[in-house]
Amino acid sequence: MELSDLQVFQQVAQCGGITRAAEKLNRVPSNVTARIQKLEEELQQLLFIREKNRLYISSAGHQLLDYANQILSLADQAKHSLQGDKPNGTLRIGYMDAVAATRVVRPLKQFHEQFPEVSLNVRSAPTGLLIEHVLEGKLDLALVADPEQDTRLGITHIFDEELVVVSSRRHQTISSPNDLSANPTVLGFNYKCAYRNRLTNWLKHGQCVPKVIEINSYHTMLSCVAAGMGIAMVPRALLNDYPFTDSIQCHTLASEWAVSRTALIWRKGFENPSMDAFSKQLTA
Amino acid sequence: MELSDLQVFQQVAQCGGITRAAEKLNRVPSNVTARIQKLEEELQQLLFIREKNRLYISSAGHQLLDYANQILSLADQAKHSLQGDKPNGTLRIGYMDAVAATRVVRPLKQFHEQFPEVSLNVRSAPTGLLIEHVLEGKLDLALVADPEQDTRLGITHIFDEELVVVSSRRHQTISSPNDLSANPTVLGFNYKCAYRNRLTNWLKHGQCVPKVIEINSYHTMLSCVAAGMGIAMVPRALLNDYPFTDSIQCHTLASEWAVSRTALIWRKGFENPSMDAFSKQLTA
DNA sequence: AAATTTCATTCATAAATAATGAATAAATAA
DNA sequence: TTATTTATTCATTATTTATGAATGAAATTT
Repeated sequence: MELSDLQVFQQVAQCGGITRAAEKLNRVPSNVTARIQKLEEELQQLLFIREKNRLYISSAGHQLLDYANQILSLADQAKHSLQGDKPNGTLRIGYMDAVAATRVVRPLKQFHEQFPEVSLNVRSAPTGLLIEHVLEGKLDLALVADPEQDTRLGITHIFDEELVVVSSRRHQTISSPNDLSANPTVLGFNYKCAYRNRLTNWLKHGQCVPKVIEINSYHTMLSCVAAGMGIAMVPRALLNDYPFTDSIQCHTLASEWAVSRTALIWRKGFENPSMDAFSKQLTA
Repeated sequence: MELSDLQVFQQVAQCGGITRAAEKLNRVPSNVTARIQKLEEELQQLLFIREKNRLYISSAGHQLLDYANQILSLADQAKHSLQGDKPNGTLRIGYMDAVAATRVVRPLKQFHEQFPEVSLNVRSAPTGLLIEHVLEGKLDLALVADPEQDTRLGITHIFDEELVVVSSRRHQTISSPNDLSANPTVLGFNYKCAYRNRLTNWLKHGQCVPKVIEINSYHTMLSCVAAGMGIAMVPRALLNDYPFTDSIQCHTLASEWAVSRTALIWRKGFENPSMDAFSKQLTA
């Protein structure tokens, strides 16, 4: 049983005859006869009553017709939803925690208002993981920090993010790694986080060997910084949303270290209308 | 796009690879590759991301997989419901008005209790029309009066029905057509009704030429008989259910005219489990 | 580091399936 | 009666699909 068999059967049932169905299908009648007989053979059921060179749909035929209509309609939907140029289906988006609250909410809300028929599937993860997921097709789009050039990825720059080093109030001003001990304690997300790596690179560049404590929540991380547990690197924009700023000191970095470029990435060659629309939303 | 294509695709998506899918499907890997490529070509969408000799399902692939699952499940249902030996689907039953109230209700109710998953589609019509509908596949089963042998029909006798002639109270006793005028007025269903034809045949056999008034409702017909408008032929069993018996006279016929055989008919070669079950119900 | 295994793909060929057109037979319409 | 319509059969052609050997690239084992 194939879709084309069901299509032929549907047409015969609808037209009430082989000849008319054949005409509609641009086939020769003998071919239509053969396909009906093939179906009847396979299902072990007569789909039509043959009476005086006429066909009347049988009970079994009726039953099959119900299914055939549903199946063919679904197959049609599948084709249209895959080939159409209107956003549809599910859009899976990932982003760093760092931009979750500050940068993602608005475009997400606007996109959903404009395309309510698209189901959104959003999650946050560190940059490195997001890139892997995009490459493996587990995510359609991701907002990540400073992605490297990759022939497999499409990349568009969305905004610049100023990063600052934060410490407790009691800490001296930090303008270079020299202002820290040789083995400073660093609070950061896991090793696939771009900001954490930027911070450790900055320290290594200044001959420091950091000890890293992995904390996968900015809320917790800033509490720990406030308590003097160590330093961290976070977007300046993020600090507005957190209530610890009184007990936290913010240190501006030299410009070559301060600016992180946040980009939208996707797997090249796998674009679809939903992705295009969201991308447009972000860049507008 | 064919069902077998979707089946192959589904298996590849599920197994996460060409080789394993091919094994499950008892096909050779190159064939599986070819079918996936055919689908991708037809839909103009890459269904998998090829990365280091591995396949990862793409966004489009996910979308198609959703549809494929639905479509294949429906196709499976179709096959099972057509080939299974348990009553299912829709059962279309017709019967004469004459037996509607008296003989059909109980088995119908019992059948529905025993097989609630079968949707019943019942209607009443005169015997002649019922036979036509069964022959044309518009009805699965029908209860009709005295069907003629027909190689296309399956026929089982269900019960005998005693027919009586009814007239108004004031009419003289009727034991043969001679007790009536030469042109008696007859009240009957339409010309495809077996009982009406039996009455007119009985009259013609006795040299009467009846004038027929067509009334397609026993209720109305008996009211008219009570009012002295003419005579009619009805099952004796039917009279118990009508409130006019006081003003109606009942005339017993000679045995060769009195007994009508009610039979269940169906189109030969188009039996199915629902029909078998209902037939069993009736004969039990 | 080398050898082996795993995996998807390509390609030429074989096998299976489907489509065609002419012929037939039965029923209906002119 | 004679056309016409209809479904079907059958032989032939065309198309599609399946196979197996070969390739190349990556992962795993030795």
